[in-house]
Amino acid sequence: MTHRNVAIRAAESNAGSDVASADALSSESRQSEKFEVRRAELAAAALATLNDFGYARTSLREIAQKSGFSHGVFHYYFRDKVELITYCVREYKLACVGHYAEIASSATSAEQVRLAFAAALAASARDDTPMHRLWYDLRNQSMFDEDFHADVTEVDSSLEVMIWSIVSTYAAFHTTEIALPRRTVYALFDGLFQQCLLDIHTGSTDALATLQQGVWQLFPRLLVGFGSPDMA
Amino acid sequence: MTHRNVAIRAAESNAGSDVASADALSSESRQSEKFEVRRAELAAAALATLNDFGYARTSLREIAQKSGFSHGVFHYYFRDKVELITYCVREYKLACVGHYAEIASSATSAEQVRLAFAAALAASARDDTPMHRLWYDLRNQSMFDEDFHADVTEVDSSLEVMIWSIVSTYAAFHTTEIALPRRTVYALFDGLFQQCLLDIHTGSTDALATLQQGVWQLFPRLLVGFGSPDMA
DNA sequence: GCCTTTTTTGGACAGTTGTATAAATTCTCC
DNA sequence: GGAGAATTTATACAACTGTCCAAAAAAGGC
Repeated sequence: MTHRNVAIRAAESNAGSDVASADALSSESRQSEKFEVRRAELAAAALATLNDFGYARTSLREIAQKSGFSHGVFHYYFRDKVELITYCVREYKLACVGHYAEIASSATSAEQVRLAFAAALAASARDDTPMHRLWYDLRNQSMFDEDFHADVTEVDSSLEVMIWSIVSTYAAFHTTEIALPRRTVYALFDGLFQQCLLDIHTGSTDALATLQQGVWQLFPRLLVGFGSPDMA
Repeated sequence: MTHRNVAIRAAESNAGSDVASADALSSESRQSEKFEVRRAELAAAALATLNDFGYARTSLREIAQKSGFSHGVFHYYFRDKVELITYCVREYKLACVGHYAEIASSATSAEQVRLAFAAALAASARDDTPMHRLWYDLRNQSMFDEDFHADVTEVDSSLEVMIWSIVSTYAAFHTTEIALPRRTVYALFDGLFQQCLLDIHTGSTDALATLQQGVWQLFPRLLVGFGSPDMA
């Protein structure tokens, strides 16, 4: 199998993975499943190095050295560096969105939603600091590098939808509606979260508490029905 | 003059620039003033390339080639790449903070403050898109690279103070107070602004309008006295 | 067991990076 | 205008980059 075929195969294994699990495993599908597993392993290794060094300072050789693989194997499973990093971005999405999905579904009151979400954001900022830092790095990179743009935008949209779902749940318990556009709501929470990350890296001791309180305070201000003289 | 002296001289000319302008120009101060002017020229050239390519893809040679200087001259005026980029970050601050300072001072009503600021932010996002993009790039880089941290934090604080000043003016016209911490208020505006930049780069046609409206809607929600059942 | 295919390896390549430095140029001041 | 200092240039260097590729190794099927 030549190098040209690798990229094709990668595309196939993406599209055919559902079929493979539903069917009695044919030789081909088992093969491509194994291929996909290996891809995920390599991507996880890459993610570890990206977490440490960020996009600008991460090279394939560094990834390889840190993970124990040879640097050549990455070009067998990924067409180039861009495809590898793109794959990592998608991993981020799955890890992140799935993490918050349950909050909206298991809520019993407005107060519980905003408390739980504020706590969850703070916990994630604390536990997954390097991953989130990398996300903002790659998202920014997408403004300079057209190659990342599509995937970054897709992940960003997922996060936007996730946040909107949570705030919607909160608004429903108050039997009112959200006063701001979906994208704006996301921008506000994202601003709070990103600043928390920055503060963590400056050594601030109350960065998490500030995030948690900020999120908590933000919730009611997103709803309609809190009349101010100059609100439109 | 050897290389070792360059860094020392650069430090001197920073500290001594005030003295130079106040005094009858001595030979030394005029010399260092000229030195400082050249530094600024080179930094401006570097900024132009950074604007285009971002931190990860900008090399000294590229800067040199684009600006017509030889790449060696940058090491005569700057100790290394870090010092050059750090200098550029400071330039950003001066350009940015000075741009919004007048809004707070020339305001005559609450409504005018928030209208003017919303318009000013949108205008800046439109006119200085590459510069702001670079700012977020470098700010993120500071989470990976300790070298940038101090300068980035300083600029970030200036922006925070600037925003607080404007919102304070708005609150004063309403004879009330701001309900959120200073850093949180900054985070919210920053989130709106950064997302506008992202949307501009995805080709969104209403990114500026969304920013302007978002900022406009945010203002009243930052104040106390808009009673909601679960506001603390 | 052996033959084919898949997978992995590590070296080679051309290009780029930041930095150092010596030579050449320009400027300054007497 | 010429001695000395300041500035600029171009080259050199070692390290690193992404990519390619031929050969070695491992796995799979019969």
